[in-house]
Amino acid sequence: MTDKAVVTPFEPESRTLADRVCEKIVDAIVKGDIPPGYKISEPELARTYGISRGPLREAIRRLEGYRLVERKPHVGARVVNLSAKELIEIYHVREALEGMACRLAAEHMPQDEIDALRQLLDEHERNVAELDGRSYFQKEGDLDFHHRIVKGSKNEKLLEVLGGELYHLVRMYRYKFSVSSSRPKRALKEHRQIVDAIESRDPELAEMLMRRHIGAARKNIEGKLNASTETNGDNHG
Amino acid sequence: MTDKAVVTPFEPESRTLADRVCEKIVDAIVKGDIPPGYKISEPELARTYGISRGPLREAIRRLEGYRLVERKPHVGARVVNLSAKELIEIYHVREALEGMACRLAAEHMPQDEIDALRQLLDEHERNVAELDGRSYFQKEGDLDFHHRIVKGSKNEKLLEVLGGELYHLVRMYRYKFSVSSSRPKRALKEHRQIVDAIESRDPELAEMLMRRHIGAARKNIEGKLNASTETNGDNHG
DNA sequence: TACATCAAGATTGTCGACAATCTTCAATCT
DNA sequence: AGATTGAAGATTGTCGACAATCTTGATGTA
Repeated sequence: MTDKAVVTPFEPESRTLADRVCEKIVDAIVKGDIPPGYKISEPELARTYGISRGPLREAIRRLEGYRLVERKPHVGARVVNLSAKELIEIYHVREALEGMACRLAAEHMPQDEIDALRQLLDEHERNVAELDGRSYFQKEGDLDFHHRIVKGSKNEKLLEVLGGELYHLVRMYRYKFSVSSSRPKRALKEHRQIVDAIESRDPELAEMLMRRHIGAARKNIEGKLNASTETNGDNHG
Repeated sequence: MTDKAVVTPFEPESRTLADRVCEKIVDAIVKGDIPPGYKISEPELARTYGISRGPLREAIRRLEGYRLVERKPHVGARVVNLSAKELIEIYHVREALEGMACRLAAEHMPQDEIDALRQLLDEHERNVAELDGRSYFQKEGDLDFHHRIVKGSKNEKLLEVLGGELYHLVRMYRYKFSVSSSRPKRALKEHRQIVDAIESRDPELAEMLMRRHIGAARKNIEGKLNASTETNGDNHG
């Protein structure tokens, strides 16, 4: 080994231009910086990020794969409009997929990963106690918990589908509707039950608990949506 | 309405170049015309299909979204290698997703679609009786049956995930391993039970039957794979 | 006044060329 | 002889320009 690795510690241009710009645009869309329904203009974005239209089109193509934009031939791409109906649909998909992930995790998740998962939940408990509910950190922590279980299933396809096509949409909805689990103590208890089932190597119980957990979150959202008038989400810039 | 629609009945260039070429390449990969592990050369394919590298790169990007090729920066794209492990993983994903689709279909599928589904099964029964098992038509018919149930769930996200990311891979495996359901009579009976559950508006039974159906297919494949030596699928051009 | 037609402008689709990177193979050194 | 370094070739990444299509606004007519 030469000292070449020391020369470039920050790897400033390791990935391709399209990769980095795509990541930036994903963040901009997820955080609402580029509002839903916004017409993506290729020359405009190219100027904004200081690149040519070639890599930009590559990035936009990837955004379409993430379902963050919809493209029509000869017309262009628009940022997706988040509807309540679609949010419910995503929760149904998550219930099915993460339920299966939890079943497989009960069969294949290594013990050390289970231990790490318990540590994560201890951390969450401290955050819940300190911030008494409306913690911002809890949101990312919740995604982390679910993500670790999917990884623990040792099923690459499951990870691809949940991580590639649904992950960014879920994040986008969280920023948009500010759905911060709304019942952190209850959620934390359910998380502990799930880990218990996984450690007991009880696949059926593990799947059932995860499906109940996500199903309860869905019903909670459905209730909120029915309570408020219509909350379609068209009120944007 | 003018007679413009009559002038272009075949819509020869309605879609973009990248769209049509992408479809051709998908077919070539799925049917094994471009073998697994093959290095995708952009200039070569551009010459083959008589287009420039621009639209071709767009098409390749879409192939990556379908998980039919894997790309590395500055190296290029290769057609995916189908492994037995990945096939089992896909069946787990299908069990979860199509199980949920079947549950939702029992809740939302219109009666006329259920009737059409029964007609499809009648057609399958005639084919099974005539060809006594190894029918080529049965393969496409099976996919059609599953596809209709997913559509009947009235869940767009479910349709996107199953249709976009998994559909082509499933087709590719069918061509590769020639897995023609291997027990058509048994499968047909299970299909009828599933439709019965949907028409009875029994979501839990419908989901359970679909999961058993796909799970049985998976176990059948696992058995075959264990029986044969290793069948990894690296023996290609 | 309302609708259809048409032209101007802008945007996307496509193309060819140049630059950066990776791979391969041969020559040299230990 | 084996391993390492270097250069040549090819391939991918990036860019700017041209052509086809869509959108928008003005104009003319019923």
